[in-house]
Amino acid sequence: MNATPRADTRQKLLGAAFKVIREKGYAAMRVDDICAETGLTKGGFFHHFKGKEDFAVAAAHHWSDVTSGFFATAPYHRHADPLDRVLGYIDFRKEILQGEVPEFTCLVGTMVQEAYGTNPAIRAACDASISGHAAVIEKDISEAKKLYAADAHWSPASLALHTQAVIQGAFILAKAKQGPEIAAQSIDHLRRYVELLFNRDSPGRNSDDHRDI
Amino acid sequence: MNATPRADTRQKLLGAAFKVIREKGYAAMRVDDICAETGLTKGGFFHHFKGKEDFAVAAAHHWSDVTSGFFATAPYHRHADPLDRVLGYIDFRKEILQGEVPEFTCLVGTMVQEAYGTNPAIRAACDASISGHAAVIEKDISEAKKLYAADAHWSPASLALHTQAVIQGAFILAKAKQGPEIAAQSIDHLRRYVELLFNRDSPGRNSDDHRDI
DNA sequence: GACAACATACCAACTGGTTGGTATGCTATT
DNA sequence: AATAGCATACCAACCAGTTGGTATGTTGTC
Repeated sequence: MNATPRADTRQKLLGAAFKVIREKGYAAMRVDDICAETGLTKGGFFHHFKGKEDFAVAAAHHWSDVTSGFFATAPYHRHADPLDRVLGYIDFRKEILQGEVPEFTCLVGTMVQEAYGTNPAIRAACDASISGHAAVIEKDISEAKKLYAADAHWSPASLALHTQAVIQGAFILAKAKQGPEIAAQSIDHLRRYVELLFNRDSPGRNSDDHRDI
Repeated sequence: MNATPRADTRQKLLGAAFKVIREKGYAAMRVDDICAETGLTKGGFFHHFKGKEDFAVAAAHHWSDVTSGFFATAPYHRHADPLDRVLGYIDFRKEILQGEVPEFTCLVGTMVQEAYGTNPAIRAACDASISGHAAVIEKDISEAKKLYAADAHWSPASLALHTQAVIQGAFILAKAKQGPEIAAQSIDHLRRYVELLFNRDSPGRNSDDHRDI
């Protein structure tokens, strides 16, 4: 057949990990599931990865790469004001709650729930993914705080992680209730919290984008 | 041995489910794990439950029973003011973040992440547990809103579920970071949000209980 | 530019430990 | 003696990982 067809086979495998793990979780994922998704065989899978755990760690790293690229090019970065970027990020997180539950939920948030006590390497990779993303948000929060709430008694780091907690928790509710609506409402509450923290007036009930919840 | 020693064997089995599933998740839980925890054998386990999935559903129901009893007797109910009860609930959720991660995290929040797409009965039981608990909180929120924020553009139901989203998300962060500290910070943000929603002054930086985060 | 030497990518078939579940028997209580 | 509450022994399916092999590149050498 083809040798070195570009090594995008590895990407295909990791893409299958995104799908299967977001649907079923790490423990319920079977290597055969990944093979079936990609059209490979077991031999091919184990040529690319040492084992299931190694595969999951690679998937978490790939998730970090893909998501950081995705958010880096998101439109909310165009705002000159850092608070507008923070609120734009939150709005963006709400906008991308589209499609079926496995399509918008978080790979590493799902995995770390199962693996934190049994697979240290997976836990570390998931932590790095979540914390790395939070660190990016933290920059805008930090700038906004200097401008608008310099004396407030909360740290940009803790607020950045709090945004991730709300989003991860919203995903759990979405899974329990089988749809994104409840998650969107929680993100609305998160937005209102940030508005209140910075004394920014909310769009109010007559705005296009913000219905009562 | 002993026949009909009280049928508390069933309780012991469900207690073992709490421990094992909070440590490893539902899919990674083995029936043998439950047997080892309880000192029973497979025969004993399958005498009480039809199968692993039936067991998990029973565990979710038992979780609802145990936690609703636990929160029903919590001290924050003594407050006459409903907003004090809401804030007392949040403080209580923070106080019980003690010990190792599997000791304070949520059984049904963990399970629903894995089972929502593959085990409808488990998902429904987890949803019932989360939503049932939120409904209890919602009562105090609703009373507080009538008193202090009758015209505000958010519903008690959505705020009650939001509190659960924050708590569930805080658990994910706690798992990723291997300790309750980060979860406590997120609950602090939740408290500050509720204070801001109701225009209640926060205790501020000189209070005993609330450090900067 | 031809060719040996080697590496990469993958497949088909197999293995052995694991795991949910069952069939059956024993024992104490009612 | 009937039944609840277990234990013992066992099975069939499952599943991560292995083995041996083939086809296709790549690289260095003359």
